[in-house]
Amino acid sequence: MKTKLDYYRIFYETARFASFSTAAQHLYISQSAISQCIRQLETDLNIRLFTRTRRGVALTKEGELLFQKIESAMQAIEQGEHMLERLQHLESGELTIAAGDAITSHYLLPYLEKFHAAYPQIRIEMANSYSSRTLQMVKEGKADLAFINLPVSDADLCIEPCLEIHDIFVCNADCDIKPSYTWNEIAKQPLILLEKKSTSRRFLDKNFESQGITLTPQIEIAAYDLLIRFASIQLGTACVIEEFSKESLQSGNIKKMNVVPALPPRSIGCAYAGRDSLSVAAKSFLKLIGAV
Amino acid sequence: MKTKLDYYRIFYETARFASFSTAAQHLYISQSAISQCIRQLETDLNIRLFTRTRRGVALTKEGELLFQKIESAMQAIEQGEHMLERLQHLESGELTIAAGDAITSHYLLPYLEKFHAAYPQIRIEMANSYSSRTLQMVKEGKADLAFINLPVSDADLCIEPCLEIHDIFVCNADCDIKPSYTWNEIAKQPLILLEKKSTSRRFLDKNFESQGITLTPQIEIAAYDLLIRFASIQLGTACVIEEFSKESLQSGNIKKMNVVPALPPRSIGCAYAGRDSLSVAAKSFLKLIGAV
DNA sequence: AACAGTCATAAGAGGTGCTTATATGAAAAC
DNA sequence: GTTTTCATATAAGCACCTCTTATGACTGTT
Repeated sequence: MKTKLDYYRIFYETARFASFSTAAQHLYISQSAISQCIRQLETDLNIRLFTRTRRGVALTKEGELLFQKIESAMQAIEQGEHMLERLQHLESGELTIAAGDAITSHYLLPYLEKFHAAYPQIRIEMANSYSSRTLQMVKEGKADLAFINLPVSDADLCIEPCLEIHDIFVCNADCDIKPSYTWNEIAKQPLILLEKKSTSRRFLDKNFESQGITLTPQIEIAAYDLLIRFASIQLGTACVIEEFSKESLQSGNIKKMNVVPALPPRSIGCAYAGRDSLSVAAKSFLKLIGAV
Repeated sequence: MKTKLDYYRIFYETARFASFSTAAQHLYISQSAISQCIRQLETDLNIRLFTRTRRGVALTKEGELLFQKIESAMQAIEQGEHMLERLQHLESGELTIAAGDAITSHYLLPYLEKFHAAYPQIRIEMANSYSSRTLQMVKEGKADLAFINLPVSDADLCIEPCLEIHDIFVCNADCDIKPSYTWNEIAKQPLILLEKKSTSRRFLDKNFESQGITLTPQIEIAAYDLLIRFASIQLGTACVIEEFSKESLQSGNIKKMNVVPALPPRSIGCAYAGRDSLSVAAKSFLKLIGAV
């Protein structure tokens, strides 16, 4: 750049009004300032931009050509500023959330609905994947937020718990159940569990291992939603998340088995690259779900 | 604009280098300046643009979006400045010249050739028209320069003579001619003259009228070049411009008749909207023809 | 542990881009 | 022909703002 960019703004307005004094009024500066600015600009660019006429000024041929360029530059800047404003007011933008099926459908869904209702202009993109992949997406900037089962730790990410969840065992509503079960008794049930690689399963295994108990499920499945379905058709005892199963528990399809001691609670958490790098939309979504 | 435009330039470079300190080096300012600038920019726009990381900075989502706009703005400005430079060095641009046939072919042609040889990148556009129209074109900015027969006066235009010309009478080389002719004798010749509306004809008529002589040509034509052609095939005596007829006079097709007193000399002139509004190319052309 | 990077912050100086005031010039009004 | 009015140009000075320098805080590296 050969000159101060602000000069171009003045040049732009002056050219549009074809008058130093009129431009001065619109820019809320003195006519003298314009005169000095244009002179400086002409000196810097080493070319005459305006011809001073009796009734104002007019662009020279070269000024005209420059104006075209400056005009598009100014318009681009104005577009940019305008866009920022819309982003700020959540009148535009997009939000990419990465999460697994279970969390999406049982936890996020109502929030997504609410968020979309509040800010319909924000395009929401859901990336369905397993937790390590969702975290990866956040790191790579491919997702704004990832919701995962805790505990997870990653030095590069901010991770905050946002919902405490409880793992419980359930079986078909018609099953005879004892008033309470020890962990050993549970282990002997025909278990329906998630795959070993899932965070929930690892959490479960770890707890039982700590008591010297190895879980050998009868059925292993990948999709969380199938746990309850399987349990409800009497295929066995499923380990599910209480908070995600309220409907089925209430409707009487399945019932909770009282395990003593209960498994320790864990949490669902939200991961993001850093408080500062959160987009306005993402921040706003976090606020909605109460994770600050 | 919500902020100083110069901030955007710094923002632009900083974003490109993804580092305050690196950008500082390239901009030849201190790292501190960048830091302050970006802070101010973020304050002005009320949005976080960079996330500060361990090894430099990275654009936020919003920053990224803004960057796209700013980038095109900066590129537009750079294009503009670059274009001006090319215009200045006559490496681009265009030059529109308005003039009549005769002046174009007998006077301008060699200059056009020279100019084009010197600045081949300049697109030359010739607008062929009668003098009042050429002047109009200059006033409307449709032409940079107009070349016309003087005298012409126009308050809105700068008009400078650039070549003195002499009206002479010629006839076929085989004609018997007297050593000299009075104006009355000339008037009795079978004259071949331009149309009445032409400047040259008006000049001629006015001179003869001042002596009480009315010219009644045998042949009236619109195209200057035909004057000599007609005279050379013995159709009569033509009034031509000596400077434009050198070839034919030398080649012996026609010969000059000695008129006493000779018609007063007049000039070809160049008209333009104003010294200050001349494009670089136009200025340069004027310099070439020696009209300064 | 010391170092070599990063960005942030504080304080101060210098420059520059305003302001006001005045000059200049040309067209319009009288 | 004056005078008025409306343009831009110029001069001088001041206030602010944007740099610089210096330092701090923090991280990852050697």
